[in-house]
Amino acid sequence: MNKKVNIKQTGPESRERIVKAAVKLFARQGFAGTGLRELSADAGVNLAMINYFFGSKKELLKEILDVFFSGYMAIARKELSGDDDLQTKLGRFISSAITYFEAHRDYLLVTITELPHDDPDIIEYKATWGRQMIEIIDREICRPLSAKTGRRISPIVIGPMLTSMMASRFLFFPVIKHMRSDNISAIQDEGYSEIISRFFLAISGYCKESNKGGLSCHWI
Amino acid sequence: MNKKVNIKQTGPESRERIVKAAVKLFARQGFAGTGLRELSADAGVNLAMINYFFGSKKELLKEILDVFFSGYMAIARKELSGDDDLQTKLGRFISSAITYFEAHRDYLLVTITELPHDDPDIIEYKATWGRQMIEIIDREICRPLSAKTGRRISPIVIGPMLTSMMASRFLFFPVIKHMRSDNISAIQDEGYSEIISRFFLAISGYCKESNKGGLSCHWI
DNA sequence: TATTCAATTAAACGTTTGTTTAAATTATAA
DNA sequence: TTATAATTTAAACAAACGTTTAATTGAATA
Repeated sequence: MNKKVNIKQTGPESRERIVKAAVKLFARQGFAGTGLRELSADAGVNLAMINYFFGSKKELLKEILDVFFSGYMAIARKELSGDDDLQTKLGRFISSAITYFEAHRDYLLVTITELPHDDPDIIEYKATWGRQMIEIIDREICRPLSAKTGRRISPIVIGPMLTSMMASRFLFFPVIKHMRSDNISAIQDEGYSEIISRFFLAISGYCKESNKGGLSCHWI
Repeated sequence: MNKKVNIKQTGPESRERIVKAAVKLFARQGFAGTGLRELSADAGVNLAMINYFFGSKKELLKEILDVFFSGYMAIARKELSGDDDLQTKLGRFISSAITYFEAHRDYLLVTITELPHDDPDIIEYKATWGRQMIEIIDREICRPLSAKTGRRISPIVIGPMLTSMMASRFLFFPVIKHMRSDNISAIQDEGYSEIISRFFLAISGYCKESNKGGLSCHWI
């Protein structure tokens, strides 16, 4: 019979459907705000399958964080390494990262908004990824910058700030969407990367003029 | 007897203790992740007092959002209005806002991290505040900038970005704290405001040099 | 002293929570 | 076909959830 062939559309797909539904629901309702019954129903899967595949709800969250972080890190490594000048590499990284954020909006929201939760397990997990990102930003951005301009800039300040900037439009989108201002369509435009790139050029010493007018920057 | 006088130390204080405990716990565990029994125990108050004072858990959250937003808006109005030049006003606003964020870390975390939650009631509530902030940023920053430089910059892009930048160090702090890198103490330093101020000078046209080197900004 | 009202309490309401169990089903391999 | 392993299922578990109720306490007013 042909039953054996067609029925296999369930099976290994169940695991993926769970992850897909989890990302969607966690982004909208939060991790703690999403029940496993609602999740399993959305994924079209039996309740027990979640603990069967992932062991616990928390491990499911870890897998989501893992997918997003590893993708983000891969972009950082690819775009920030190499022999091009810093300006070019930064522009490439920011552009690629924002494209990646756009394509993984829900992953981004889960990763960002579940940040300060108090679970030591999750926090340590994120800290591990954070250390890697800080390391590459320090090596590829801060140190070359310091060698060039003589100014020391901390990756611990600049790393979170850069990520926050790039994520801001997606982080606030659920609220912005409901504001119904006149120029909503402006969100779709190009140049979002460039405004962020320009920021880093400004603080990196490429822009001297911003130093005038009462804002001294002796601290960097 | 003297019982009447001393016992009144409970009473109107209970309401404040509930808010205080709620801000602390919501910031660490999220809104959905914090139970009312844990909350009432932390506030040193009977469980039923929360619904007695606030009606529901959601109304308690609204009050927290209200406190933070109104304070943030007050700073925006105070520092961005007036006859000083844009550069001065922006520097003042960023400096005051970051001081305010620092003093209300937990309020900030609750307001930011509970952003995309799907409750229409909460979303509309935040949108109301967001509209006011976008309006003042448009009037006091974007339009004067447009008149001066000829470039149109959208408050819907710049507003969330500015808030995200200023909040980044506090948003990521729970993870950064656990990373134990060498220069943790650098987080305490001054100049955090200035690096953000510089960004806005850069994108506002004060900095011409950042326009060189492959990053055109015709879109603003 | 009697009355009034806000504050506080313990207890219970019915749901929903994450997780586990044991049986049934399906697919793979011998 | 038989044996073996991987999925899927329905049912149940204790615990925690937000909320409500009715009774009690305390202080202020009359």
